[in-house]
Amino acid sequence: MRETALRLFAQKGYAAVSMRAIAAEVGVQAGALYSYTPDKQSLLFDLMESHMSELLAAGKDDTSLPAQERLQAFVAFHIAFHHARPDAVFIAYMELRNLEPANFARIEALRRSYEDRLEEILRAGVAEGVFSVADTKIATLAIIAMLTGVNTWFRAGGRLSIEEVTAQYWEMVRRAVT
Amino acid sequence: MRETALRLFAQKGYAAVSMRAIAAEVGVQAGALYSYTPDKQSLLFDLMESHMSELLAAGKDDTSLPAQERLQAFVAFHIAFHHARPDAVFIAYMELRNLEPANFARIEALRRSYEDRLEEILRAGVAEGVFSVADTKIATLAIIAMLTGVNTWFRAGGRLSIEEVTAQYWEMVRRAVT
DNA sequence: GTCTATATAGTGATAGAC
DNA sequence: GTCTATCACTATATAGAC
Repeated sequence: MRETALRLFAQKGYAAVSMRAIAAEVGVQAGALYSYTPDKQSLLFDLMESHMSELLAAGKDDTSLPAQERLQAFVAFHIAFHHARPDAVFIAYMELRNLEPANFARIEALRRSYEDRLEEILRAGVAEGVFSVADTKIATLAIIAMLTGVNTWFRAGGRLSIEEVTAQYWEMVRRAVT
Repeated sequence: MRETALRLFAQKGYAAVSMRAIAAEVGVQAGALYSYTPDKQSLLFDLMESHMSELLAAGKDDTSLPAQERLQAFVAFHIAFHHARPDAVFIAYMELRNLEPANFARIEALRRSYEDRLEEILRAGVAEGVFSVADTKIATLAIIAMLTGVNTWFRAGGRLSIEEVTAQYWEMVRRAVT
């Protein structure tokens, strides 16, 4: 049910997908879904919360390394992680407005926590004297927007491999903060 | 009706906004809206098409200037134009999947046309020898994603003015392609 | 654990009165 | 040009049979 809901929400949007549509894809009647989720809103929240928790759990940062290496690792991780779960990424960005206020606040807190990791790397680089960044918060948001944007156009089997794309984004990020 | 629909679609999403809800905000009954739009889908498409056409009409590019000046003008224009119409920008990016295939193709063509303008500037800069870009298409998409991202967090009256933000984004873009 | 059936409410769109 | 009334459908969620 969660896999199907993830796919359908990403394709058509939360509001445009009925519980009946999810049930039909799963191969059960709509009523059966309510044995696995109390309601549709909880289903959306669980999908988003799982995604953000995985993101925070998977992104490891070795603070003993030089900031430039930490930043390179962040860029590679961000692109790879998001590339592997396009549907979850799409939902996490597009369906925020369909969360009830309390659920929205929890997802936002997780997202801010992820942003803080990148900002900490940038601050470390500025302290080391290797990065030159006027405002680390702005640079953080700019870099994340740029990297997440890969998901909107990259398709496997195209002109470039994900590794080549990652190398080019890293080069742009490196220059932008150096 | 168009102003109200734009605001409500941006706030709640196309699928979550009923014609009755739009009518109530306008101050008429739902049936009256159908004197101004044949259906809800056309209303969405018209809003998106108007936005993209305005974007293409407003963004002027003086090809006689050096590429770096053209790029700086593009960055400033993109941020200013998008900053002035957050709802239309949001809809243009988020509601693409709610367009019927024929309408989707028309909006996509307009968007590609806008991207081509930036790529042309980057190619000119590479030809001049002032830009160093491994792949102009990737750099185009990366820059646009970064710039459009300003709309997701910038709020007037915050720590920084839109001019300061523009200056910092221009510095990051300039470094990334130089 | 899944089914059918249903309560209750809302949907886009149209017809025809005024 | 806007109204009321309505059609035909769909929505979420629940109750109770099996």
